[in-house]
Amino acid sequence: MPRGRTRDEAAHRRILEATYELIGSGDASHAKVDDIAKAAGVAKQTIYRWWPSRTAVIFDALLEGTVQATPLGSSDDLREDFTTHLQGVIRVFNSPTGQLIREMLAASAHDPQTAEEFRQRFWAPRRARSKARLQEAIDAGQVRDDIDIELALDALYGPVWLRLTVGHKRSTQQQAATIVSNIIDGIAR
Amino acid sequence: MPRGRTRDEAAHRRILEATYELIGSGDASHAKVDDIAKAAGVAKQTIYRWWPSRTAVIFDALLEGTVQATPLGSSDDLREDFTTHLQGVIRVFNSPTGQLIREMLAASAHDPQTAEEFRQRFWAPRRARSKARLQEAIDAGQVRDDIDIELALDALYGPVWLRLTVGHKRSTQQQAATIVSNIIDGIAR
Amino acid sequence: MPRGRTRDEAAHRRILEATYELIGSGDASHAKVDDIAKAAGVAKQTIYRWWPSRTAVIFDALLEGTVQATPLGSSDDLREDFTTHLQGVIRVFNSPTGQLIREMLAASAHDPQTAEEFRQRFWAPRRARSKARLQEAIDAGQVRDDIDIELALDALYGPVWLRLTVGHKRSTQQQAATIVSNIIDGIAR
Amino acid sequence: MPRGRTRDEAAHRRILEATYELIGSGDASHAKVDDIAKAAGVAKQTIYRWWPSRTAVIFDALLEGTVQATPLGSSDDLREDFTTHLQGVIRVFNSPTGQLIREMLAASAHDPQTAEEFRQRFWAPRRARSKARLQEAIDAGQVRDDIDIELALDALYGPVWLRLTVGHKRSTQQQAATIVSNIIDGIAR
DNA sequence: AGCTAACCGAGACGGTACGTCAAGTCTTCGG
DNA sequence: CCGAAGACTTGACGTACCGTCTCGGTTAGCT
Repeated sequence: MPRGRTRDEAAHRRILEATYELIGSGDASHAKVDDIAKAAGVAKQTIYRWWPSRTAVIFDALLEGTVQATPLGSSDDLREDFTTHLQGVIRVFNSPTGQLIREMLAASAHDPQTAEEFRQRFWAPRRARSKARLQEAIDAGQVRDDIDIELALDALYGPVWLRLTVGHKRSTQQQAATIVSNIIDGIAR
Repeated sequence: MPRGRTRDEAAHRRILEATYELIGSGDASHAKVDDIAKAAGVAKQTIYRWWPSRTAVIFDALLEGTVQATPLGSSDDLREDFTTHLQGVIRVFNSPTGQLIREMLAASAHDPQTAEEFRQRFWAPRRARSKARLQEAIDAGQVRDDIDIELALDALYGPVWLRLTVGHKRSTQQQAATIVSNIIDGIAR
Repeated sequence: MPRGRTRDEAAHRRILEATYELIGSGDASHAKVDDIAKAAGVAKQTIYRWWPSRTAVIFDALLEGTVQATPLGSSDDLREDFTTHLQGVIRVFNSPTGQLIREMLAASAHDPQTAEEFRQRFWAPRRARSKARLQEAIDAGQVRDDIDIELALDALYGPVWLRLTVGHKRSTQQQAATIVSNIIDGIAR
Repeated sequence: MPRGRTRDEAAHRRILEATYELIGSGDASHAKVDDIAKAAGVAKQTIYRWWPSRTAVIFDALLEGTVQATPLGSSDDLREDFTTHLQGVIRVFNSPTGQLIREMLAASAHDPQTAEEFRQRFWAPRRARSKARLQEAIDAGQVRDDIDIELALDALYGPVWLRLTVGHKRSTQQQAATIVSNIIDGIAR
């Protein structure tokens, strides 16, 4: 039985929310740990009691803030399933969550361990689901069975991730269908 | 006619080379300014005389180190042109340059101005060339004329950028053809 | 009631002591801030948290290191009081403190504000005491009442300050009595 | 016979004058070498061709600027001779030259060699003259022959040097006589 | 008259130290 | 024992100033 004061769940939540808010707003400054603590009305130590680093907090804020956002259905209609799914992804990438992801990618560039964790806890589950759905389509004979599944998925998700990281254009809902069509039907005449 | 001691081009070059080497090696904590100065046999002040910040040096090292690396031809064969081109891109991304680009993307995540400069000086020229080549293909009737060119290009480059930034898989030369095929022919049976 | 971690008085003291030691030793190039931090076993930031500049630290080291060193008594014997006092001053000037004072004077030459602070916090209190003692002697009829007190005091202290700053000769304990005698009795036959 | 372009005496002079002007004005900034070069309309290298260091320039500016300023006569009247002399010294100390001296003293605090040179080339000749004059007075029976000449001189000059270095009061012409009187007659009733 | 050495202004360069900033740790008080 | 406050260590950043070096160009004496 734990002694002493019990953990303050509210503080825990406020930290993640403040992180989501500050990092997500994406305004120049890049939200320092002190800023997050201040915004959450919390001491820095409280943050470091529950997370090992600034990056870890951001990661958790990302994981919590995006959980139920991009369902990928399994109907007969491959195009529809992926289009709807991509629309969800685009919505998420255009939300504060997008900034959090960029921040994680930035952190990954400096630290291989962070990169690995990001892939395992964020990337892998989502990729597994997409892969499974594409495999279903292959099994159903809707997609050629000689394709490189990973590459195909990268072509599907590539455009939105590219726009998120480079920022040369903004992804929109309407583009989801086009992206899906491009990769399924090709662009050749 | 410029007066006074002329700028030391050799030092200038040594700085960029040292930066390229150090950042490119990607070992743990990314090369500090003092490290670069030391490796280039140069005073820190000399670096700051020509570049406003550490990031700016890295950017220039990137621009210099990759200039003529990924030619995009204009033969009749669209597939061949883009495949060869993508092979170049993949080679570059797998070289130290890849790490420089990741670093710039990371810096862009923290600072909108850096992001803008990266897009204008690195991204835009390359994208313009790709766009022109794809437009040629459209004009030649090899590609449908109702496509969203930007999105198509994002689908083409997306996979390699995605693997560079997320690092879930490594891009290989062989994949170039597959990527091109995927986007041109589609993956549908 | 102050919240948070309390200021580390020990570190504070160690900084001043290290400064006193390093500057006082007077070896060649005067103790850099990093040296002081190192010697005090303290981070540079901690120094700059409590003092605005290197000079300010030295000044405080001076103020702490010399506080009760040169008592000026109020007996009947004017000569004895000032002689004893001057002996104290000479002892202090010949100790590391002397070097600190030279350093402060040097800093004052570059920055009027430092000069002003030196006068207000170091000079003024000591001068006030000396002035009071001399005034007592005047009131007691031991000293002429038409003298310029400030000038008389400057003649009293001048020799030791002069030797401290110019360094043409070293002040010794024995000289205290002579200096006092010179100014009280004059040198005329 | 020297070959090549002859030394530019005008530049030489302009450097010393600019130094005198800038250091002498005593405004906060402490005149950097670049400032002096700029003000003299000269390249920094030209300065370093003729002087080994910033301090050396200042020293020369001091030596040139004050040469014929403080004659010490040898009449029968000891008081008058020293009073007139002190008036000269005070005038000099209150002129830009005073600042130059402070600067040299500051430099001496950091570097023993500078200190030594200052004493040998500036201090010693002047002190020798004063000492000789005082010795004359002793020989003439106007001053006691058991005094410590050096200390007596230090008491004579101490007040003006003290005010120069500490700056607690400004020396005035009128004080010259008082200072002389203090040390010759004493202040005792 | 041309050659060459030493000068000149301009300003970039190596080096040393300064003072600042942000991440993550440690300590104290109060609940 | 938890949480707030905030002082602390660490380590990198960018700036300032000194004294050196190099450039294009000038001004002599010597051949």
